Amino acid sequence: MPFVAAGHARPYGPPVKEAHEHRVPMRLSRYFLPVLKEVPAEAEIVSHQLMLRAGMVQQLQAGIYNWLPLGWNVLQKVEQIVREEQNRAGAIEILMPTIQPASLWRESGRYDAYGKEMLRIKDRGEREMLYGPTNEENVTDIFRKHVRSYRQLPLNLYHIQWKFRDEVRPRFGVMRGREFLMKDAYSFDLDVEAGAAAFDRMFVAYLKTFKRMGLTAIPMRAETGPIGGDMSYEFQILAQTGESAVYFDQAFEEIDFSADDLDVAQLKKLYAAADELHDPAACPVPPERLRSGRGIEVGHIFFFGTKYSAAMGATVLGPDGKEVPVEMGSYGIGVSRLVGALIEANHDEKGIVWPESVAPFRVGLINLRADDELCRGVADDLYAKLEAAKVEVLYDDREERAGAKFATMDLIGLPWQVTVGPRGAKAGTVELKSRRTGAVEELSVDALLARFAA
RNA sequence: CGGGGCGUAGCUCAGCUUGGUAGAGCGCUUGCUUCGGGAGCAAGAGGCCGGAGGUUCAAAUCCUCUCGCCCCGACCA
Repeated sequence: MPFVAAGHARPYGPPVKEAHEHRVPMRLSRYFLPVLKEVPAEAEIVSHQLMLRAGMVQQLQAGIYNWLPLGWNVLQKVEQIVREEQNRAGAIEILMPTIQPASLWRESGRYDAYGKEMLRIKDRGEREMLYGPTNEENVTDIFRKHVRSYRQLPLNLYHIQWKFRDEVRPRFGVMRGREFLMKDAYSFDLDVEAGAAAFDRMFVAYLKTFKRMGLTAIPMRAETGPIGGDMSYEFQILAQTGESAVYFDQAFEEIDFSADDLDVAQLKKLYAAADELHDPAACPVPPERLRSGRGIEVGHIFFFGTKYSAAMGATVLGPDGKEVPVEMGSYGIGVSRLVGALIEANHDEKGIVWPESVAPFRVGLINLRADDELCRGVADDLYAKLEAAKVEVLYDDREERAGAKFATMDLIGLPWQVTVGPRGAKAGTVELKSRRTGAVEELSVDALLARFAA
C-alpha cells in the first residue's frame, strides 16, 4: 500500500485478478457498518438517503464522498462488471492520472473552453495543472507518442479513474457528485467506417454491461456537449425517480440485451428520446407502442472523428503512405453514479434490494439469539460452511434483538437472508428469505448449502 | 450563476420572536429484566449552540461579516 499511496496512480481498488475472488466473509460484530435509523436531513432522493442510512457513503464536502466498506464493496462490483465487458469488447485497460498539465488542454483549445467546471490548480513551481474532468487530451497524447502506423489499429484504450467536475450544484448524493468514478474508453481508427464499427462495438458492450447489473438501459440520440463530435448516444436506465422524462418504443422492452447477436443498426432505428427532444406531434411511434418513464443517464458515447487528433497531431500512415489524423470516439460510464442509480431502480420501503450481480454480499446470515448456545452453534457452523463454499456472506452475530437484525438486513438489501432461530435450531432447519420477493422457505442446513454452493 | 432555506449532542430536531448558567427523542455506556420484526426500567457519558467581530451587566437568542450545507431554476457522466 505505501507504494500506491505515494503517487496518484491508483488510489483505489484491488488488482483485476483478486476482484474475481470471493470477498472475505464478515461477522457483523467485527465489520464497519454505521447504519442510521433516521434519515439525514441533507438527503433528498431515496438512493442518497439509503446510501447514508446503510452506511455505504459519508459526505465529506458538497458532492464529495467517503466510501465506507459496504459502499466500496458495491462500487467495486459495478466496476468489475464494467471492466469485464470492456475487455470482452476488445478495449484494453490503462490508467491515466487524475492530475493533468494545462499545456495538453491548451493544445486542444479546451483549457479556455471548458470553463469553471474544471478544477484548476498550480504546483509549487506555479505550473498550471488541472484535476481531470475527462481524458481525451491525455489519451491522445499517449497515442501520438507511440502509434505511427494504421497496422496498429484499431485500438481502444480505457481506464476507470476518479474525475472531478466542479458542478455549480452537486446533488442527489453520488448520482451527481463533483468527484466521481468513471470508466472512459477511447477508440482510434484509420477511417470513419472503422471508427463507426468501434462505436457500435461499444454500443453493444454498454447494453450488455447494464443488463448484467439487472438494469434496462435505453440508448437515445443525444447532444454532444463539450466533448464535441457529431454522433452521440446516451444510455438511460429506467427508474421511477429518474431525473428526466423519457419516451421510447415498446420494442426496447422486448429485446434481450444479453444476446450475442444484437443488431446495432436496428437498435439505432428505434425511437427513444428524452423529454426535451421529444415532440409528441412528430413522434414516429404510434401511441399504443410508445412507452414513457423516467431515466437516469448512466452512459454516454461519442464519435467525434479528428477533433482532437487533428489539433494534437495524432496521425498514422495509411496503406497508401499518406499521413492522416486518426478517427476517434470516447465512451463513458458513470461508475459511481451507477451505484446510486441501481438503488433508485432497486428499493422498497424497507431499504435497498440489490440485484445479485452487484450485491455487497450474497447472503445475510442472521442468528436471532446470540445468547442461545444451540442457535449460536448452528449459525457459527453454517457461517463456516458458507465461507468454505466461497459464498459471500455477512453474518449478523451481534447481541441485538431480532427486530433490529431484520431491519438492518432489509436496509442493506442483501439478496438472501438466512435466519437461524430457536425454533428451527431444535428441528435442524433454517429459514431462507428472498429480499426481493419476501418468499420464505424452511430447509435443512445441507439443503441450504446445496442451494448456494455452486 | 440567479432565487430561497438551514447550521444547537453521533442522528432527527425544539429553544431564538420577547437576551438571564443548554433541552427532547433516537443512538452510545453500565446494571437488571426481556428476547422471531428497530424492547422495558434505572443510572450515566456526551455540546466553545459553524466561525470572527460587535451591542449589552449578560448573547444559542440582537447586529455585521465570514465559512459550510441543502432546496428550486439554468447546466451536466
